[in-house]
Amino acid sequence: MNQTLETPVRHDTKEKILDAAERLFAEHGFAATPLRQITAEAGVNLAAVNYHFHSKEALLSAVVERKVQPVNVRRIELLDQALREAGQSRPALKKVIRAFVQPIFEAKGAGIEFSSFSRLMARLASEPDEWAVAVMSHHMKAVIGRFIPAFGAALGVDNPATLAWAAKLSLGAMAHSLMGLPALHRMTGVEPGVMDPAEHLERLISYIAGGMRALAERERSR
Amino acid sequence: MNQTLETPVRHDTKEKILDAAERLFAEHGFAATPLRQITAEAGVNLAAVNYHFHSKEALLSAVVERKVQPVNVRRIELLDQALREAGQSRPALKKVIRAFVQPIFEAKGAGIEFSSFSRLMARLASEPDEWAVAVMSHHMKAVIGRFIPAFGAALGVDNPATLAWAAKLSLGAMAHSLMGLPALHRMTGVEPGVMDPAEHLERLISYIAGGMRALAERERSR
DNA sequence: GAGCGTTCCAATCGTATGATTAAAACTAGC
DNA sequence: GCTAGTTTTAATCATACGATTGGAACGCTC
Repeated sequence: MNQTLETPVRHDTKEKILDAAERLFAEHGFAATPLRQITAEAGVNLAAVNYHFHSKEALLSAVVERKVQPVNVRRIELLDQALREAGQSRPALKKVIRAFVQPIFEAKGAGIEFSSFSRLMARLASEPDEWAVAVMSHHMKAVIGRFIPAFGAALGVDNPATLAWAAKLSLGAMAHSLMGLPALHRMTGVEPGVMDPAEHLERLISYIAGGMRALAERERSR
Repeated sequence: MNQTLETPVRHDTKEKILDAAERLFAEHGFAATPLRQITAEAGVNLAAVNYHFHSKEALLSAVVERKVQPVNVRRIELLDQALREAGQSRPALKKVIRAFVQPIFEAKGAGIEFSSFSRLMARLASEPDEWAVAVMSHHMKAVIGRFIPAFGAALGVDNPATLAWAAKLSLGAMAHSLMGLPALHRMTGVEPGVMDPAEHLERLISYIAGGMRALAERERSR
């Protein structure tokens, strides 16, 4: 009687693990999250993690892989569009930045508090340890490789070191932006007010564009 | 014969623990660093940690406290100087930013690779979890409280939310800047070349100033 | 040099961790 | 409805963790 019901009760164990892991890794970090907490939140057995994924680290990579792919596809889509619109002239800097940033905000679940996925990516981007760098570079290398030259074209800068720094500082601003304000509330006492995600996005783009232009300016006047 | 020798062999156990903890927390993070690794690197007994400090968390706080105080004193010093120079007019934005950032670069041990302390602070600033926010806000609240209004004056902005966001994004840029490039190398393949700390500092200040000015500009034209 | 507070150490406590196992439960295919 | 393959389960493994203990070593005062 409940065999071919409409509810997709199929193999949701894997998905439930991924969902719980995504949320908890984002909230508390990879090392600080025990597998038992993940399986408890997912309502599955502990051994399911090592059955479906091979290890805790592989689970992390699977969590990232599941959601980063569509975001990166959209990034390249918007980047190509910006480059196409520019034709032979310089691409618009803000459009290139937007191509990189906006798809994260479009990700499902980005409400008044940002999606766990965003915060997990921000966390990974802030992690200098080897395993995290490996995961990040594996999933982001191709996209970064497309964006760095685009930033160079938009800024009129070709010094690779300057572009790398511009990208690094911007990733930092983005990461902290995605991490949300609670940390800052505690330090400043400033209430964030209603956090409109669209406004959040525009502010971030403006900031990054301003910072990058200042770096390019500095590069030129030396 | 070795009683009142000139070498300060006194209670260096505490210092050795703090040094090792600082380096390892910065390198691998708080949760991922076992006390046993710290005591092994420090060459002291495991129990010494819980004797001199009460817990692992208290050790972290002590690590931060030891080095953040002189940096913050210097920050206020430079900030007051910038405000004094400005008199009744607007303080110079870059001088305010420099007052916040430069003392970190002056910290002992900031060579071609940045000091462990910088990287630990960067890590803590990127950590949204409650214990880290508590540690950060405890040690930074007073300083942040002085700098936010200064930024407002330098930018001609008085909206607290805008200022909080400007500070947050700038902290992100700074954090990633201090974390060093290795992560970016892996993704871009770009060699950083010789990393002159002075140049590093100037680049960071330029970027933050550009980003903040763009945010202020956006605030004004609405 | 006896007494006393401080610092250090080896050993151990109780618990939590990631991983593994063997058996049970489920899902097709015929 | 039996079988073969896939998925889930409870129980357990070996190890690592932070913390604690009782006593040894040290430094100081009288």
